[in-house]
Amino acid sequence: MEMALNGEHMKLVDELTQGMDKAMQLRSYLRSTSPSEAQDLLLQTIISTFQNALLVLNWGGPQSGAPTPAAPETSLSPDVSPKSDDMNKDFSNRRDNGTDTSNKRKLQPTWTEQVSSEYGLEGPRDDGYNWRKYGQKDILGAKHPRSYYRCTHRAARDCFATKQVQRSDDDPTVFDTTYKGTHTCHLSRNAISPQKQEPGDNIQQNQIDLDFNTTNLGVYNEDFNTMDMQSPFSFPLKFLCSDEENENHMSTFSPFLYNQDTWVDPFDLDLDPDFPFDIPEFFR
DNA sequence: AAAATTTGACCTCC
DNA sequence: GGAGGTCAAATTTT
Repeated sequence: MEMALNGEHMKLVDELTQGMDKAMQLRSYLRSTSPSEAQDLLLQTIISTFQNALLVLNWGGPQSGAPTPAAPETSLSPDVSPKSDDMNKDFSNRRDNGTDTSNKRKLQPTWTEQVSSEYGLEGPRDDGYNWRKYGQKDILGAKHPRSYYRCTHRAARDCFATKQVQRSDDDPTVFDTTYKGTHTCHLSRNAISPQKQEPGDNIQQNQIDLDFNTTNLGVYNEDFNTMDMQSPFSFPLKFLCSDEENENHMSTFSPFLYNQDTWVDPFDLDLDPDFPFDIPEFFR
């Protein structure tokens, strides 16, 4: 059922992946040297552009061949991606009889970030999500243990995003963070809305949340006027995606918003009348 | 009391 | 059998 990507497509994905990889390396380097907001924003924008292009190529492209999420899986960090299969099998075997979980996981994007601890000596900065630590392992050849986190809302909202955090051997102030899967806790929240959920259907479970990296998709509100942006929210909000049954459909794109020092969940903005920008209709 | 973390056991893959 | 990933009971924190 897995249809191979054609040569040109694969080449394109490969080139974009390399571009994103280099941009992320540059960002890691810059963050260790106190970049200006404008520099950081520019890099965020570059990385988001690469990611969006990869998403379109892999999910919105030639139908459903839509293989595994080659895009974000991107091999950004070759040393971590090969294991994602283990997780699939782990989950399918012991969790449930379950199909749902394992299928989802096959589509889960994986990518790695390096975060400098300038944001906090005890660990990488908050990335906007709530994580629950569920394990820690000493890794062969690594000086520091690897910590395993899953979304706090795993049970309540069926959100299967996970991440692994490991202090870098080379630079102890840097944390290598590997994200696996995407947060669906926001989609679940939408699903609660009576208008959006039809009784008994499973649309929600088939949706793929493209909000796969709060850092990369975040929108800064500082200095944005120095960029040629009409609005700090000028990200595409819909993408054509395919789910595990290889059916295309629209999926919600829900970036976090970066306001001063905090990540803001757009769906909570209506609670804060002082938020300095108009809230896009989409989030209301 | 509830939520979060720790940590040894267990599972799967190679 | 070793390594990486996850579970789940015990413990700690809020």
